[in-house]
Amino acid sequence: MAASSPPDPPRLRRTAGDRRAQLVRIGLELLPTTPVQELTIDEVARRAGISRSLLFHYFATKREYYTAVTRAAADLMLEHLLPPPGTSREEQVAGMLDRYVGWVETFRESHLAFVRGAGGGDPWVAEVYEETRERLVQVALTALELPDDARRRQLVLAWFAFTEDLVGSWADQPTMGRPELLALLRDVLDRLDVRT
Amino acid sequence: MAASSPPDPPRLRRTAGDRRAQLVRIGLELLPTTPVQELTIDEVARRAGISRSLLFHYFATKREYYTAVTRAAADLMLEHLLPPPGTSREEQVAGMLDRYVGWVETFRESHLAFVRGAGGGDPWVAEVYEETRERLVQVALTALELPDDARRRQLVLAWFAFTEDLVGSWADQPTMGRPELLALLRDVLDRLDVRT
DNA sequence: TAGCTTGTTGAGCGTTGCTCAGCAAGCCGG
DNA sequence: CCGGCTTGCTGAGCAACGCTCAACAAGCTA
Repeated sequence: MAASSPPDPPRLRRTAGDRRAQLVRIGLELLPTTPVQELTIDEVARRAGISRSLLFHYFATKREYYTAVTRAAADLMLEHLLPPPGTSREEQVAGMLDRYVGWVETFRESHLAFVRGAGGGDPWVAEVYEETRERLVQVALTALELPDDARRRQLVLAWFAFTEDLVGSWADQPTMGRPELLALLRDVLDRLDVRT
Repeated sequence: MAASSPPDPPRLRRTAGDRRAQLVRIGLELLPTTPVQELTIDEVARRAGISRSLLFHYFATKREYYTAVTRAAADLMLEHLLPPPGTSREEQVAGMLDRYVGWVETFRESHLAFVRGAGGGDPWVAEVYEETRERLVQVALTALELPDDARRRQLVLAWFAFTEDLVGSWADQPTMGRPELLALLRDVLDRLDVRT
């Protein structure tokens, strides 16, 4: 009796691009439940139905892998936040703020994972996070029609931290209405740039 | 010829308390250069001149160890920030703010490590961080003579995030004078609680 | 000195990041 | 149909690390 194991499905051979995309996608799916750096190669490979070795064919080190995942997450968020072309300058900031709150409300877990992973000590991940913030501050300063000097950058970045923290805890425990939250954030930002 | 290795110094036997303290101290020394969670048992044990096994005698798991280290770091900072008894309420906030900036200036690396480690995905470490923030917000609200409702807590916590971020980048690149920085931070805080 | 407590160790196991030699799927020219 | 080439892919295995366990030994007390 050839009571053999379930017939291994014929080995599937993908193009390099497909495989890479699949692996990054799996990483993104795992992000909400696992801090990026704690993704295990075993788990990812298992989900992809490939051997550990293959993952190292596409990403030389584990770090290179989860950096790619982080970058993908950042790109998703940026794509969602950036104002569509043709928006008036005034509406740009309001729109981004509104979409940001929406983003946090919708992808609470994933977003927390992204922000957390950012702080998580790994310089590579932190760099991706910084890049994202830099791109956002750039857009914000342009939309506000403010010159972009070091000082203003610092203030806007700190305001991002303020916003991130407040929106995060607000999503957990809504102590005010959504419009009020938006107005408050906007107001703090406006007051900040008034000073010199 | 007994060309033996250097005569092992007679084994030193410490009290449990001493050993624990030594291990935590070593962790604190390593903090500035290594994210807490990436401390390796090997390294710590080597520095302490003991075997890996002994560390597990005092801390059941690695996580328990680095949580203890994190808590020690938090306690050091709190001890430095909390206003000495006999300070007037008004001076308390100003004093804490001033000492916080000084703390960041002096222990830049360590403090960054603490803040980073906090975000780093590990729930236990995050909890220690949250506890610290909660204690600080408590002191702040009392000093400001403000009722401590959920909403105000959120706002003050978000202001902490603002402060942390701004002081951090300011220490890297001082775009204003120290007094101006302090005034700005204080001003933002004051304006926040005015609303409602 | 015997005996107890407890600080301490070494050997070893399972997991995980990573390497390397080589297999095999799919396409080509003949 | 065949040989050969490219390249996606695998399995065995190593080193590092977290963690366990049985046993040793330092120092106290009776």
